[in-house]
Amino acid sequence: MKLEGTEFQIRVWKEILKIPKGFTKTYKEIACDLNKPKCARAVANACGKNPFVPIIPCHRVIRSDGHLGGYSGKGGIEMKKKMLISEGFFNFKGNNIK
DNA sequence: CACATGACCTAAC
DNA sequence: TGTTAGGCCATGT
Repeated sequence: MKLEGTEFQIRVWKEILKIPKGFTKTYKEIACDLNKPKCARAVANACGKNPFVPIIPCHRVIRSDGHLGGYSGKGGIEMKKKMLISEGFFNFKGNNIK
């Protein structure tokens, strides 16, 4: 597969792809891995603007507060929640399970 | 180059 | 505890 886009975006996607199944990573963590702790915004932006949404587990990326933040895919935030729960990771806010 | 946007974060009220 | 304001970064127009 050929990740096309900006270097920053590619780095972000790679970090997301490094996330093991059943685990989640926060935008801040990813930004920190890029040596730019304040780049959480750009990271989130890259996730939502990435043209490879289906191949990138962006649903495993959540906010630092435990909130899912958002999802550009079909179903939006709801689908994101569903996927996380489906992977057994229902430890975030708004999971309706508590 | 400057302005506007966004799935953010932190601090303050 | 919930909401508001400011700041920070990258991207697109």
